[in-house]
Amino acid sequence: MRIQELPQCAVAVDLAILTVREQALQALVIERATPPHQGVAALPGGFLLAGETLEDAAHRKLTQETGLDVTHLHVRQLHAYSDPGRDPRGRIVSVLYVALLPDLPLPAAGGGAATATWRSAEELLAQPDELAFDHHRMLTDAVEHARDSLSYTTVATTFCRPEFTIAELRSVYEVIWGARLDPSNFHRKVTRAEDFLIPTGKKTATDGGRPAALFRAGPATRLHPALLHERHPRTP
Amino acid sequence: MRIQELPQCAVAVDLAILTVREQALQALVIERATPPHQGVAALPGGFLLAGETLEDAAHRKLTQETGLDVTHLHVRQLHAYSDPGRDPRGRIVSVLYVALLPDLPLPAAGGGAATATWRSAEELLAQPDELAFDHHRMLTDAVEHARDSLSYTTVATTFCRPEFTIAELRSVYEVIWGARLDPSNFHRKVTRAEDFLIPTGKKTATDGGRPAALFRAGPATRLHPALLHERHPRTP
DNA sequence: TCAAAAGTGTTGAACCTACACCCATGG
DNA sequence: CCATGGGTGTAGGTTCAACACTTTTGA
Repeated sequence: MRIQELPQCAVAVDLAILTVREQALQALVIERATPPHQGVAALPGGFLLAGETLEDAAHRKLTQETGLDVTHLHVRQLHAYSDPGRDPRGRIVSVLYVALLPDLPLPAAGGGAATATWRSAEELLAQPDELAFDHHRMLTDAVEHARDSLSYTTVATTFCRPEFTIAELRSVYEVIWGARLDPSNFHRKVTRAEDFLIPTGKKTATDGGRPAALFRAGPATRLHPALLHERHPRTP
Repeated sequence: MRIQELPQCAVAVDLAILTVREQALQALVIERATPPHQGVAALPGGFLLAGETLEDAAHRKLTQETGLDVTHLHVRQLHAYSDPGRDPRGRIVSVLYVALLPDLPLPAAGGGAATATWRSAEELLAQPDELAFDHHRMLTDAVEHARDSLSYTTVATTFCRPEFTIAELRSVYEVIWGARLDPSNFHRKVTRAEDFLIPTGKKTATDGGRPAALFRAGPATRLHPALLHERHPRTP
């Protein structure tokens, strides 16, 4: 079989760019400027160009949309979507990447991304028709992946700024899991997990309360032991 | 941007078909009949056809190679590989699927698959140049996925025949993890995990020893609590 | 009766949840 | 001084690895 005879198709990447803002897991969505689905909200994405890997393309789009330095972010390929009818323009296979970001002001997003806005993931998922194409399914998969990853990996730190307190880290877990965690037990678990957190020796300027120690993310990627999804009974 | 202007490329699926045979994790490999890499071992694969999803294509190839009824097997998309130089024929993005099979005689594999043979995954991984294209990396990822999945999911049962003993199930774990497990503790853990194993009431005809109870796979897909990678000290 | 494999009981260590309590700061 | 949030101690329960022990078969 010669390659010229094969059904050709376009390959795209789409990005689920997630952060924790305003006590919620939020996703960066754009408003589509052109048909199909003109004016509809969608995950940022673009086509794979010649000579580029999928990861290159994901990084390129992520830089375009956020203006951030991509090298220190968590960007991970999740799944390829291939339903023949998923895009009315023709046969397009799209590969979803998930990017996890701290809550930073996005430096003047370049490209055609002027309309990029943060939206609550929970709200978007509650409206199955609000996102274009099969992006609702993509976001569902991305959020589920983020939720699971918190238990077994150290990715929660990628939602935090370079130096953070344990309470900030706990807030990431609480927001993404939708559960309150016992502050004291959480503190012990994460400080005991090897290579997860590195103390900087510094402390926060406090606003009413004992100042908190600041930590940086450690070299570990897997979490031992895993953090379980304990639900705290003192929840209001 | 019109789709006609986009860089087109071919999309393929490759299959890591894994089973436990002869006390080893083995993968089904074919000998390539045509260039490139003619005569070299490779994972089975093929191109995505018009109107087909990636999953359709993976099922089609799996049926071709094994002749088995695909509906009861564990087939899961793992990763898309996109290095521009990965195939000398041109730009081909390939999506890897992992299939986990019990050790069954393969009913007369049809298609061009006459040369399909089982090979030890460990041996293949020890020879980074033995597999064509980037299939060594694919197999590495597939084996790592299988290993991790055993801890957190019930996929181990897909390596077993429809009815199996706990010792057979344990052997799956021991072979894939490369570690001996304590038979008594293993027995308790898997029988206690909810919806993992369903007793059939039947017992094996024994060959020197107490007959073992036979089980079927239960409806659970996640394993609670997870099986840890405990290394047994009585290892020879 | 012995060997072999299945399966159960038990013990001490590790860990976890819940909560009491102490610490450090601002007002 | 008190309020607020950070952080530690600890008791009681659960789980787990390790291994002794019982059960059920074939030879």
